[in-house]
Amino acid sequence: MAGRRLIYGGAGGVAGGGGGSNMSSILLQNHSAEPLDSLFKSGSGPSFLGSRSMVSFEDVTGRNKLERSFFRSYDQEDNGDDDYDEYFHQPEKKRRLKADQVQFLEKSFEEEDKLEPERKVQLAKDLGLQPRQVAIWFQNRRARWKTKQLEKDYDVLHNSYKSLKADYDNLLKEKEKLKDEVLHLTDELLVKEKEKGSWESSDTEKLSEASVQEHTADLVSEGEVSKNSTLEFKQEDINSANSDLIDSESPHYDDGGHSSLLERGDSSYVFEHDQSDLSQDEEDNLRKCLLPPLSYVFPKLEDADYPDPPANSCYFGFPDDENAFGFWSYSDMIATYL
DNA sequence: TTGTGTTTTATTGCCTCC
DNA sequence: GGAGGCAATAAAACACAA
Repeated sequence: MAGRRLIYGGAGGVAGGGGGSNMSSILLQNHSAEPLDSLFKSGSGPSFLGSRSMVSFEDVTGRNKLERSFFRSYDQEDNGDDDYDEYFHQPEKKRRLKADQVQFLEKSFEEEDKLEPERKVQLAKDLGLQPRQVAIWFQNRRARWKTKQLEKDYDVLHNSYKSLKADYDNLLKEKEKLKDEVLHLTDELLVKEKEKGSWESSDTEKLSEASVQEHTADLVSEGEVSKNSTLEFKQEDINSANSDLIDSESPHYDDGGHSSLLERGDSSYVFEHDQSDLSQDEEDNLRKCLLPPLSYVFPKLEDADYPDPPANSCYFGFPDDENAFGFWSYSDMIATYL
């Protein structure tokens, strides 16, 4: 145990905790019978707040001159002589510093949170406190500052955590959304593959060359190739066969339906996806699936001396609210040809 | 008034530095 | 080894609701 503790503890009387039971007994042995009144009254008085907060005195043995820390809120001017006497005849108690003392210490702390010995003594003089009290106050003040700083750091970290967590949750949601989209598109691809089988088997048999020719001839004989009537049966068939291609979430073309979805691939969400995700083989298969062979739709055109239809005129499968399908392009072609 | 929670003052024990 | 800092802690002082 350092000597300073004993000396200062001796001044403390009954005050103090921190497992200081042994200390208390020592202190009482040294000082409990000290005639304090005369000692305090004889003080010359620190400059700050009166003379009684601490004085120097010798212990009962007269060997050591001790700085007496006195719990100091009982100022004579505040309480009068009666209270003063009463105060010194009652067990000593821990006293809080005055507000102005604390204010002074706070200012000093703001300037520098560490205490040089000279500064400590000077502050003690100015405040009418014992240097040790000033040291303790600074020590406790540093502890409080540290605690507050930890709280601030915690808040900063906590806010940062919350922000990151929110970002993370959003990313998770987005991930799930994209995942669903991938599943949806995968399903679509599977359906398309199924439809490919349909085209090559039963569906193709439904429409004979004769029926196509007959229907076409009828249309021509009527002198009108109506976009709304031509090959209506075929549209229905194809629509039913490719209904799954019509994705309500996919943007529709607005170019009159004369563009091939497959050939364009520039504005369709679905096909942007397909183009980036599909291999060339897969894309070829998809073309086969979606595009009915020309010989099937218009068998006579296949070998005709008619310029190849523009690529964007052959698609039938993608809906357009205004103008329907690429088939109408064929109708126009037929009309021209005939 | 009293019980309870918080703040402040002070002590103790350990550690580092010189 | 003494001085001083710090963490942990005690206990008084204080605030406040019931």
